[in-house]
Amino acid sequence: MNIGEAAKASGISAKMIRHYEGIGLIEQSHRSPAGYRIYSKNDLHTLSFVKSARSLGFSLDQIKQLLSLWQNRERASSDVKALAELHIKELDDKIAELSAMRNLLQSLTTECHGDDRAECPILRGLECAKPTI
Amino acid sequence: MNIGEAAKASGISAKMIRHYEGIGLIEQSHRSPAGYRIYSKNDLHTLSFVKSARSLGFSLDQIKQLLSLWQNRERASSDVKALAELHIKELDDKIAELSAMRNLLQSLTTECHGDDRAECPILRGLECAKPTI
DNA sequence: ATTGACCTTACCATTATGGTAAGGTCAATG
DNA sequence: CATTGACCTTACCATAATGGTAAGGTCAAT
Repeated sequence: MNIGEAAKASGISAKMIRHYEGIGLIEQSHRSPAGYRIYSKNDLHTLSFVKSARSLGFSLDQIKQLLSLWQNRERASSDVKALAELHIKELDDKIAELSAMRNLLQSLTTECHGDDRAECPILRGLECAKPTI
Repeated sequence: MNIGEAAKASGISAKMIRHYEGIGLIEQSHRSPAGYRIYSKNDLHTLSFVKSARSLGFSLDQIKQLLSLWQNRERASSDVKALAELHIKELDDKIAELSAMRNLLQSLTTECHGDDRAECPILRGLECAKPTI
């Protein structure tokens, strides 16, 4: 299976598959005599795993750890769970940060008439806004 | 006022103030005979505006537009409001995306025993996860 | 005059992804 | 067999916002 087919099947772009190989996230793929990358079903399985983990917002660094646990039959599920819980906390923190921004901006925006006059509570708010965190 | 003092007063690092000047977000500052950047109260006011807007998550590109509206006495508040509403939508979209990740990951994590056994619903979930969007 | 704290510019790094260019390969078609 | 179009290869550059470092100049105080 060529990189193009692997890309289509896994949902990861060919560009990124090469990159993941380059940074050592995934193993170097086998090559055809002409130097084309070749992917087995097993390789595809790994790519799909990476794709799923990316979809859940794990960083490539975290995915490296997840892959290592995934491929280690001696793993303890507690190690996986710890990684997941850490990431949940990251997501929660980010959500909280964005929500605070959203709420503050929303309240300024609600006050703004949004007509052709220059007076604007949003701009006034930006002149002396408190930090969101 | 030196860049260091302006940084402390505005909450933007000296590094970033120079960068903002370099990319044309803020005007070139005046210089002392020795070449040191000098900031007036007015400059500081602008820096604080930028800081506030960054705290609300506006991109530098959006801040450029906000600054231009802020400094334009002929502006219509509707233009400001439109920018703000666009950004609120961006924030909402991002929050929704992260929340979907969080919820899916949380449900996998809840199922995981988190003990010393290898069996792990999180890893199983990653093998065949549906995209979060 | 020296020293320490500050300033200057110029470069490199980060994270994850995409784009482009120059060139090689392969399969199908004329 | 030759051409063509779709694919592959590597190598470079770009993004957004921020931080780090290094080599050197300045300033104020001792």
